[in-house]
Amino acid sequence: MSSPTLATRFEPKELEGRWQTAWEQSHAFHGPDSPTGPTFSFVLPPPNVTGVLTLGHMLGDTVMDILARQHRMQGIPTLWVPGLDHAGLATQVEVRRRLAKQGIRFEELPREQALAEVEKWRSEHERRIVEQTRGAGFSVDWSRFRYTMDPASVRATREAFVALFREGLVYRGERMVNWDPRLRTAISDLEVVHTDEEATLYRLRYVWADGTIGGIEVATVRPETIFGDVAVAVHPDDARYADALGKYVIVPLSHRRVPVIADPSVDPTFGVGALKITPRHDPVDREIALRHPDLADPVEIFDDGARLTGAWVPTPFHGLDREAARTRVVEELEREQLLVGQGKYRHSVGRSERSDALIEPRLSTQWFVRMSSLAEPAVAAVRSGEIRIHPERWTLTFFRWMERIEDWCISRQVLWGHRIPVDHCSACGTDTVSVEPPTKCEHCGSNALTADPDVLDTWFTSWLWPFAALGWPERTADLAAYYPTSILVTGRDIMFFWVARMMMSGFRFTGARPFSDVYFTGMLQDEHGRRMSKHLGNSPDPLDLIAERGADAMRFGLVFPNPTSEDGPFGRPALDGARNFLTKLWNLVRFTLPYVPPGVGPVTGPPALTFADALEDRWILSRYRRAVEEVDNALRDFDPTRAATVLHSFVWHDLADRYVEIAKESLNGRRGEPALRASRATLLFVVERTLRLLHPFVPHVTEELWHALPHEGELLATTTWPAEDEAPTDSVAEVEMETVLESVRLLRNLRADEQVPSGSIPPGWIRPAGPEVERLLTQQLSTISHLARVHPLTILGAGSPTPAGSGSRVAPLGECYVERPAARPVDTEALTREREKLSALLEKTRARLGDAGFRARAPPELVAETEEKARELEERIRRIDEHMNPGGSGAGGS
RNA sequence: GGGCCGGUGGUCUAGUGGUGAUGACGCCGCGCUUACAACGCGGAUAUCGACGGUUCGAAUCCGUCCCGGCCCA
Repeated sequence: MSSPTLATRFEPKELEGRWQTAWEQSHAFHGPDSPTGPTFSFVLPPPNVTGVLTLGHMLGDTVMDILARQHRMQGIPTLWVPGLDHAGLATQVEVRRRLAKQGIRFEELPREQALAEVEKWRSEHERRIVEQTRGAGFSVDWSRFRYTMDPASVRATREAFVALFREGLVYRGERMVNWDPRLRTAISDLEVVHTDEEATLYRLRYVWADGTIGGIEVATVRPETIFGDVAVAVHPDDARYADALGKYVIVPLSHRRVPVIADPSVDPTFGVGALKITPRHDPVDREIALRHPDLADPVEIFDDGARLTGAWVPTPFHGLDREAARTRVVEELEREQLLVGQGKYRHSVGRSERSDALIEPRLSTQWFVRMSSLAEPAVAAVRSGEIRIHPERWTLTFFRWMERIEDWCISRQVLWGHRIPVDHCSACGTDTVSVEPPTKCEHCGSNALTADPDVLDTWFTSWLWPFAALGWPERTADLAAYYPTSILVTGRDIMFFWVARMMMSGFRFTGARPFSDVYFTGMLQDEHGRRMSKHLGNSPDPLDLIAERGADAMRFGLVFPNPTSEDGPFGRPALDGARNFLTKLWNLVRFTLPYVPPGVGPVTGPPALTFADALEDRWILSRYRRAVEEVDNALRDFDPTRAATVLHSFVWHDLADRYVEIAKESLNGRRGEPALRASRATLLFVVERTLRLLHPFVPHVTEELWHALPHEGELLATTTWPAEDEAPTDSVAEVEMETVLESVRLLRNLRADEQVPSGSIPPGWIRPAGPEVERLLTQQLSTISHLARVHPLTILGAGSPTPAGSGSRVAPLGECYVERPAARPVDTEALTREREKLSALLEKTRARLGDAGFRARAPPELVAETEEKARELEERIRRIDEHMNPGGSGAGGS
């Protein structure tokens, strides 16, 4: 097998597209069709066609791809199902906005044409989303791609609706809903964004209906709703109003009589303690009204666009929107001297997430899902650990929401979406609810059927996704093999919208958890610490980043150095860091290539090394072994950042900075043929296996580099994951290498202290602290000399004199010396600094030892250790003093 | 108003009772040492948010407070 050469520079652009094509052509990511035994599977949270993929998507998808590729390499049948979400209302809003720019009103288009516009939008965005997913190298199974509006999804959605309807869990009812007057539809609680806003609190006078002087003062921020009032309520124990109970007042401007009633939910400290009751437009008022059945039935005062209308609104006010109405009402009240006062007031205001319109609480007939019984098994599963949430702290948030869950409003008054599978019969007045669209009424057989005009909330389809995407309600082979899925990775912003509801639907429709683990990624921030959002427009297009730095750099930058589970910044530094790392990797393999013996076969295992073999070879094998273990553990804990950190530091520091630098001596043949052979085999093994470990993180560049080395098999993507026990651990080598590297660091420090010019190689000496160290350092002399760039390097005997004209350092392993450049005077600065540090430390250590409590209660080993440490510190200080004041008897230092 | 999370060198971050606090980026100095200047070598920089407590011993455990973020009302 020949070893192709690699370009001098790492250029991701060309190579990434090439490997994406290769993977697809070989069907590398096709989930096996009828696998047996355990599988690893998950759905890609289907991005919605409202927009294109953001970096936030890329983060979650990268985490998933890392897990998918690792499991695939581990030989576990792996399936990753891609998909797309129609996002009914949200997409319709976007299409409407786009048409508005061309002067076209969406609502005025014929139904067919309107739907065609939406379809056009969908296909444009779908193309872009697919391009982004491919471009990032995500290993999804395109042959199983699903869309939430395809026929199978329609079937699943209708099936779920009908089943819940028959069980009484879906019902139609008149309830308080969040009405978006701009989009003219109901939306769910979750689609309302609450913010504190500055408002005016008005105090109005409702005069007595019996004509007596005075009346009741009422405080409100919404004077335009007085037309819908049916009562004024006070607290039953409020002495100020004891006489008023049962009396009637006149609603200002509309001259209707309403009673003063008592209700314990009224807060006597708010305003002046009296509340106007508008049951059709305030949830609290609605509750109060329900407790007082003798009140008049309220009449609706707003139309779908929240403009005043109806029998209770005086004609001059008809057609005014809420803002205009408020101004007019306040003006009129002032004129009639019924406005007693007004003041600033901060309160929480709900706006539509979709249109930003002020939400109008409105009594409306809609379809709902009863949630509390569905929630129970989901809560129980998380409580028992059957489903685990990562990071775990989000379980608290999950429970809080689940335990006080409200019924879910699932009907939307929009065009685009799944039709509600209910047909109304005008002959007998009943509803036919069925999975197959009916042709006649199931009650009277008439064909006078009218389809329910509403469509379903998109999430009513999405919550079925983990099993619907695998073929439910059909009992498909995929469902049998791959459900329950393994993990769900997503952002916690849709914990309630989607994650919680998937758990509920999973237990209800399949009797099983939809996944065993939920992993929430953090929210990305830009360089200024602001959350990336479409709204702020501060999320770069992933394809731009890919074009600029490559998909691998983007992926690695998303995972390292900031934890994927925490909110944190992503920007230029992370991207550049990743690109630099990949360049390092690239050059490491370029370095390796010339040492691959011509004609050598693929790497089958590590070289069998003995104690006679080079320390660095044994050491790097052991370090590699630990890296494999740590990567496995980290990924098992769903912590890709920890895995990436381990690999980053292993590749850069252990492999490139240390091992390669040391092994150059052997690789250049200066230590003879056996050493050369051992190092070649070690280098090739470690590099090849490291590429496998890195592949899930940076698939393209590793695939390219792997093909430059001797290899077996078509693709790195489908080769095997390194086994943990393939390479041995070697603690002796690790400890010894630490000492060797420490001696190198001391000598390098000395070079810097003494300002030895970079180019020169002065003589150096080490006086080891004991025979063990002496043996080791003598053995590793050429390595130390080579790395520290001192020559010749001499090991001094215990009693030998200090080399003249040298700078020195004192350390646990012994004393080091480097020859001072001729013109340089003796420099004791470094030694003095060291002495001060050690003295302070010694003082602290002695204080601890002098503490009777420490001696009495600390573990004896620790006391002994501390004593040993004090002795060692004293000895080192003594040696420093000797150096600074050779032969002198006075105290050294300053 | 209620809840959750976080506060560690300039920035981000590791570290859940054992004491010279991890790493990355940035900064400073020296270097094109034949894989890599997208690099190498060295260096400086932290009263671990504040106060109090528990303990022989606290970044780590407890309490109170301050600051920031998020969720719910």
